[in-house]
Amino acid sequence: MSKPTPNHFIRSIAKNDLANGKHDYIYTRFPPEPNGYLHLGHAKSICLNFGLAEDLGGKCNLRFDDTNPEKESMEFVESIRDTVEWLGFEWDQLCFASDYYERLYQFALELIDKGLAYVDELTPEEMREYRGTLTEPGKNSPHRDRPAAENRDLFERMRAGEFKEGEYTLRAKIDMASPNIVMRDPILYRVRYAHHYRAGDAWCIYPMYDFTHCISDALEGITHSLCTLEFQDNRELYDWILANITLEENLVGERGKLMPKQIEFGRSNLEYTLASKRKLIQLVKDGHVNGWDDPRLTTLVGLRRRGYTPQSIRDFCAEIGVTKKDATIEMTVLENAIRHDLEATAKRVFGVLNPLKLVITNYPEGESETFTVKNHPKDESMGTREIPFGREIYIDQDDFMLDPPAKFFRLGPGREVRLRYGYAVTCNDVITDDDGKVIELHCTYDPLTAKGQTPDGRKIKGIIHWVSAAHAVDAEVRVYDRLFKEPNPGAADDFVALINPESLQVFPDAKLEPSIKDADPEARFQFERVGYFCFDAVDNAADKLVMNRTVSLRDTWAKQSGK
RNA sequence: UGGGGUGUGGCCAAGCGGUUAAGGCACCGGAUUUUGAUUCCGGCAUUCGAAGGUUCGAAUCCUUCCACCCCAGCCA
Repeated sequence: MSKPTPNHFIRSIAKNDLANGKHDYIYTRFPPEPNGYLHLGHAKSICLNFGLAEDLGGKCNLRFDDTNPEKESMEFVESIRDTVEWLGFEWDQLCFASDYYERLYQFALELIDKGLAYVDELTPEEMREYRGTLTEPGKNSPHRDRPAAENRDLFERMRAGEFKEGEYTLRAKIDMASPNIVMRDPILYRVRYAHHYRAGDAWCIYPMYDFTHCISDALEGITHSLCTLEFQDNRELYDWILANITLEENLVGERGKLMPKQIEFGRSNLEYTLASKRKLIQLVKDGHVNGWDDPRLTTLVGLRRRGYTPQSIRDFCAEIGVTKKDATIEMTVLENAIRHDLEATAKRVFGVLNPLKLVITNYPEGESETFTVKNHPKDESMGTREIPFGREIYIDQDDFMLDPPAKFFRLGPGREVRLRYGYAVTCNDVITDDDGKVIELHCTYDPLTAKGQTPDGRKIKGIIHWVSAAHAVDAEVRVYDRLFKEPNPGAADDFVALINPESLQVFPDAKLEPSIKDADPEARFQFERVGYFCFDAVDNAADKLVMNRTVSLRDTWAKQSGK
């Protein structure tokens, strides 16, 4: 099922580092901030980091980059851990940047003592003015040349809680005229009187990302620190910090004094979806979707609930590749990945979403029979099952047309179709209600056509699925479509206006074959001729089945008929 | 207009001076089929952002130009 490991530029770099002896093994890390749920974009990073370690014989840590107490929580940590495990990856160590707070603090002191960091008291507004612009250099803060001893004293007092939020910051002393704005004396620490979900109230100063990340990598002995393109400018600072602190050999692991190397890759965006955390929050908060795990969302919890398998997501990530440019991926690539997996693994079953009763008038009343059918058309190992058949059955309304076009192979007045695995039936009467809506079909069956036979050799092109009315199991089936009408909703001013009003379609009266009742709640199915389905992990119950359509089958008829 | 990046078919993406420019998705044929599914076979870039140049030979090297993305949070 899984494809051969595709090569990409980061894999080449890592392999080369191994080949020339720079590293004995590679060590990566997946470093999310626990401030939200993971989405498909994270899956790319997870597959890259964990996959590279798996592939080249190395290790990968799961590290929570939790340096901003205001946004983070244990709920997110747990969800992220759970999702990484669900995808099938194992981390070497489970790490938290917050576990490094004390060491980080000591490194900050070292920079201060070396005259490479200073405490500043510029207000945020002043800070912005002093920073300069993209084309103009910044200027030095009046506090930049404070003596080291005074900086140390001030920084210790910052930690001790003597100052208000925003009053003081610790900044690296680099170059206010650097063409790279990241290097214009970046802030290393800020004062924040916020409760940290892990560190509690032990700290009132918190290290910034740029200071924390590189040191965390070094402490863990990471060899290749992979991140997205927008951090390219930050790499210079990453290297500067590591070059200016004293890392004892034992802290950088078995690779001696080699520093971790940051390598950036491009993000992948899926068409018709949103990845922006802010916008996702709005969708959830305003009730446009039903929670973070809404099956229309490309959060990993959403995809999971929708029925996507870990394998399909890993295959998808392998398929889109890893390059240095941001990519826009068509939805069909994701759909192909899940269809490919489920085609091979999903048990076949009959399900009618939109039932239309069909009465076989020449079939004896009160009688029934069962057909033994294959659970998979090609995989014999998946076995067989029994499906009951009787005088009254349900077929899908889509499989009948009052006035069908010539190429429509299904049922219509006077037409004959085969009931899959059963008999051929011919439609003689169409019963309509007062509004002219078709509510029932009267047909006759040909007893000689059992089991796919046609003794007279006539060709029956149309084959439809069905469920015995007397044995049918009721279910609610939810069918999903793209959440947005436009390929790039994130680019619009008002993305909410672009929501597809038909993104969720509920079939409250679906009729399923009885074997579904005994199925594993985790199982995935193909409703023959319709699509792939799974039980809804939240709303499904023994007394009320609720199923989700993961993805439809390819439908060349729908394409032809221009639906 | 400062700095950092990227440009290969509709969407991804291999390619690293000599290949008929991989592969996947999509699309278009056609075969098989008790799922209009699957599978199978065939088609789909004389051309690699553009223009020059180097070379026997360039998507790959050089020059210039063009387009797009990122950076001025006490977010990550």
